[in-house]
Amino acid sequence: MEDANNIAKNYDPASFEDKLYNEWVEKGYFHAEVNKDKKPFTIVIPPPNVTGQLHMGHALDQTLQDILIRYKRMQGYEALWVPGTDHAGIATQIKVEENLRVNEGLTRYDLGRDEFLKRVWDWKEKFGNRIISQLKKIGSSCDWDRERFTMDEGCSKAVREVFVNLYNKGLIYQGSRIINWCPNCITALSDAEVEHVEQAGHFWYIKYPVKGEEGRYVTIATTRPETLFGDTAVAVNPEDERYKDLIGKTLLLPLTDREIPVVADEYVDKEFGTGCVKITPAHDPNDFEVGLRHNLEQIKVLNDDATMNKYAGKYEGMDRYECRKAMIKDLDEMGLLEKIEDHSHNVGQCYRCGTTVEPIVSKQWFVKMKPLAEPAIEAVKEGKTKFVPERFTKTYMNWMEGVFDWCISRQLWWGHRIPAFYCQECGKTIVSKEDITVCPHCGGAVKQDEDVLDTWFSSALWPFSTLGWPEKTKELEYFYPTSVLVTGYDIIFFWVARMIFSAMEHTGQAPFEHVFIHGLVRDSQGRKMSKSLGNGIDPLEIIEKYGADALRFNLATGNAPGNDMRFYMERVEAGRNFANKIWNASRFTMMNLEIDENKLPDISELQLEDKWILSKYNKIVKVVTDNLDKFELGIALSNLYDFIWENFCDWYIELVKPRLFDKENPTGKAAQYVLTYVLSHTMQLLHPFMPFITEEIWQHLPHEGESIVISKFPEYDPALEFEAEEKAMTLVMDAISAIRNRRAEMNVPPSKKAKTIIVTERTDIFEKGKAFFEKLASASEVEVRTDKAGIDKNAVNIVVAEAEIYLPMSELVDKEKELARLNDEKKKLEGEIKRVEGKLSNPKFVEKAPEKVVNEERAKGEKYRGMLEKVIENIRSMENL
RNA sequence: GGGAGUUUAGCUCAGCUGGGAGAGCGUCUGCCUUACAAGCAGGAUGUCACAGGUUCGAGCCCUGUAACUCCCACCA
Repeated sequence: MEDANNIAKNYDPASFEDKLYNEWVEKGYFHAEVNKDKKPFTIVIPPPNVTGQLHMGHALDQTLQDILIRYKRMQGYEALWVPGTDHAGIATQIKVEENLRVNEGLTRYDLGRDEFLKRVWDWKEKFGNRIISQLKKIGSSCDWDRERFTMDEGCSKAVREVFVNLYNKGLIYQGSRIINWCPNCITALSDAEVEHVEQAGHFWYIKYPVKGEEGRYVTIATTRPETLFGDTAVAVNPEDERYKDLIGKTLLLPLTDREIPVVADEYVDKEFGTGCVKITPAHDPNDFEVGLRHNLEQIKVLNDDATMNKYAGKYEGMDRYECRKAMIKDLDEMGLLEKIEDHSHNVGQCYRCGTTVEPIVSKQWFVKMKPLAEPAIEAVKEGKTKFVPERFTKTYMNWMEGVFDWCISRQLWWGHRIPAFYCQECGKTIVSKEDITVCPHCGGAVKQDEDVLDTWFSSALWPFSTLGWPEKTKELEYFYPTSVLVTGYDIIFFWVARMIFSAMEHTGQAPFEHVFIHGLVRDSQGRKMSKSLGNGIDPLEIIEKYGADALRFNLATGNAPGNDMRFYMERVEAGRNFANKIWNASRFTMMNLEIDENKLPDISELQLEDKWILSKYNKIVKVVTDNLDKFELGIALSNLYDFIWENFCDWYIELVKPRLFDKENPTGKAAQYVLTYVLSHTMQLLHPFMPFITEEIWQHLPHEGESIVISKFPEYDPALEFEAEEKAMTLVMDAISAIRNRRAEMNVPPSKKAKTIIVTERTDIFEKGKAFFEKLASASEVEVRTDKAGIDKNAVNIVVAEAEIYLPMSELVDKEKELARLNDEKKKLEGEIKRVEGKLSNPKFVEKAPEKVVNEERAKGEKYRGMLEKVIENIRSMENL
């Protein structure tokens, strides 16, 4: 190559990564469209969070999906990348709200709906675009179509279609229920959005006086005393002898002038607490049920921001915790506080902001889950959608089978507004696909519901709404159902499960064939990377320092699907070093190239080592392909790594050097061809994992085609099987290793060359390997023969399979040490032989073990017996000296 | 209270359907050998958590135990 000598000595990703990416985009390699000549491969992945910076979790998502998609594209599929929704995430709104509050001292209500939404849009645009440019840095082959993949138009239409359909089927209903309320985000949350955290708290034992019985009290234990103002009863177990006579009596609710009854309900556990439970139907899901059974009033005592309302009397306006403190003090002074106990319990927290959520009774929209879950369970049971790794099927099933109705309304402004209209005149509710202004029943004015839908409601439609559903578009027909969803296990409930049941309901098909689950990226101490801990590592910084390929290598290797991984800088360095290794192997290749086409020479021109590397390469093609097909990306990559570093670089390049350097050598050209062939094809195998460096190298090698991105993925080729040569070469390599080993043991520097005599029956093989011993085993000259007549008895002796090697360096041999070593080796071989013979003499082993295994054992036995014979011989002659 | 996962070299982890224990990093020894010191060659280090069982054969399958982790769950 003309510019081989100008290539940088070290791998420098900055010099080509951006350039290549732009070229790929410009040439349209990432674009996918309906193409009947090809099979579609569609991949769905979750969104990068538009409120911030690309983080390591996104980098992992992107890397894995990109590996799959590049691989499939090279195999001739029309590969489409469908990024998950980036649109309705309420995180965006919350960010903007925070911003408003902190910087301008305003709330969304001060701004009004239109102005507020405009701000959210601006924010989203700004960060959305930033994220897209960041994705490019890691080589993501996304063809992010902003027009097609945004919330407006198409998606809104799909959302409305779905909402109305479900409503008409009675699967969406509005009702008063206990929901989780986040007083910071000021919205309802679904069950999945609440995280339960173990917290140290207290049990407050409060005495409720019994009406008309001076001095008699009922003691209840509570963890949330401030809800007392919403109590409408106290319940006891009907079987509880202690309280039987209380049932039906009336209690005086402390701090208020209200009177509440004592009711009997099975729900109460006699063993727990005092056996008496205060019932607050408006603020506890269990109490809510009890309340329904006993027809109790629901009294809400909290405002939306978790301050107390008028029912709290003099505590009105106080924050819930302030109120708690004040009322406890008052109760104590009144002698109504019996005791306080420490108690740790699970407290629900908002998963976005961490605020303790309040269960509050509220009128919300719900999706009836049971009828939707059933087909979704079936779909997975029947294998229409398969989880990888399989164990996540169980996680999914457990959730699906025990799922409660889904609260879908959110008291936010950013998102898809609920398409329900309330008539101001007749009070009817109208759910409509189109906006309406007048009531179809009475003609009165209507008002649309203020709330928006849970972000996952629209996200659940992603696999088909992005393809044009509900229209029967050609994209939908061609790309749907999709092939793979790549995501972390933390999102199975939020998103995966909901996509599956939504797809089953609305399209009648499972949305994807495979769900490829990965683990979380943790820091080097195993902690979750998070902003608050400040232990997040910015992928962009890593890329800048080590290159995107090194980062991708790190993310793809050394961890099994579904398992968490720790992020180590040292591992990124290992990836960078690997890239550098490839870089230099390529540089070496190019420096020694006189050819300008990429093909294999005629088989008759191939030398032993050529056939060996081709055979090894061929096997790697199979290993990589098989493992990629099984989603075992890590195994595929680590095998490639070993092949490139050990077989190609450490052995093949070294073996072939003499032929390359000697311009007279008639086999030199063949070496160049093989070198080029194996290297460029290996780059293709590696391309899905490390797209940049492979393209850069591939372009510099003789090649056909425009880009490695659109080149054809290598296939296993039976013509490249050279079993015999592989075995022969292995004998030579083992012999070389044995010599190196002995020399190192004796501290002989490589510069000290020695004559090497190889005594073997297989002269055919070792004759061919002569040159290798000179180059790789510090041989000054090599002699291959069948007898050992006339060899110095003092020579350094090495016994290997099929050969005995002598190095006439008698001055280095210490007779005592040598004898000890030989006896050691004898012992080892005897041990091996004993083990093998033990196996073979066991008739059950011979009878039951597969033939292949038995034969292997026999071959080993023979090999060791041959070696042992020689070692014993050597011991004798050494002793006779 | 349910469910899942983990336990393998000093550290972090691979080890696919059972057939002689692996990688990266670290460590030790020797090498600037004309692609690469981000490198080369050679070493050392393991009762594969524990106890049973199945099998000709178990890191892998079965049973039990222990420790740790995660998810789910409306016990005040």
